[in-house]
Amino acid sequence: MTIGEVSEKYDITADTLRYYERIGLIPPVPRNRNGIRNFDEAACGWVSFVKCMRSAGVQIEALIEYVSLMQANTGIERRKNILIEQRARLQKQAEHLKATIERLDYKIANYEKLFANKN
Amino acid sequence: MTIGEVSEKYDITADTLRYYERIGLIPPVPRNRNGIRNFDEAACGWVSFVKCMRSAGVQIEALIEYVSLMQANTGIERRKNILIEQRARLQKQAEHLKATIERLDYKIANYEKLFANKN
DNA sequence: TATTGACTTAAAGCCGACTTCAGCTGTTAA
DNA sequence: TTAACAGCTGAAGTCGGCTTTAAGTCAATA
Repeated sequence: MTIGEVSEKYDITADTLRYYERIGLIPPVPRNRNGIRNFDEAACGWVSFVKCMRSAGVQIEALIEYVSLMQANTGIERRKNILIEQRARLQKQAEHLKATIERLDYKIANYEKLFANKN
Repeated sequence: MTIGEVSEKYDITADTLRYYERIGLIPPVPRNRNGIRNFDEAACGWVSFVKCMRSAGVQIEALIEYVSLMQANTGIERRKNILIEQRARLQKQAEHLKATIERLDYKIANYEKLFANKN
């Protein structure tokens, strides 16, 4: 797939995809003889993975380290630990989100009571 | 309370608190005759609210609008709607977080299998 | 009384994460 | 066979959200 197709498929601009490759957030994408990127299944998989992780708030640094270990085919334990660390961060964030939603619910309920009393 | 005490209590720098007041993320804080901020209970409540909302990812813009309506003591329906909108955004984010955590769990489980096979 | 330290403002500066730009190459189709 | 188009690179620009700085005020010690 060309960068344009991948951009469309995952709703990430071509510029951002190139940027991700440049900083090592995804591994180098295979090229044709003219230097044009040809995203294969693996490359697309990385794009999908990174998009999912980034939008959930996983740190860029952690992803870069993970990707570089994958490319070097090394640091299996470290890789697992990166995933575990980030999982813990997301878990914490999920709990905070839940608490905040409840706080909003409480405030919203107060507005509803207010309206109920008015009529 | 002085800005220093509030800063310590909520773990937000004094600079950030002044910044929040300046952009209207919290209402104007009462001052003494020398112009020094004296955070009363209401002001502290706002700090706590905004800290909670911001760290959960509620948009600054939405909070600014909410605060300004509160100060003007108007737009009750709009206020409620802002809360409902932001609640929906957080809910969506919470679901995405959950899915991402599951994706991480799957990957982590694969590493565990890998280790199990090695021994 | 002078210096310390917490506070004030307005404005400039910084950083992460893209985003845009300038100037280029290669492919396709009228 | 040239125009349109998609892609390339490296570097500069942008933007949100703070953060720091400069220049000052005030209250309380030493």
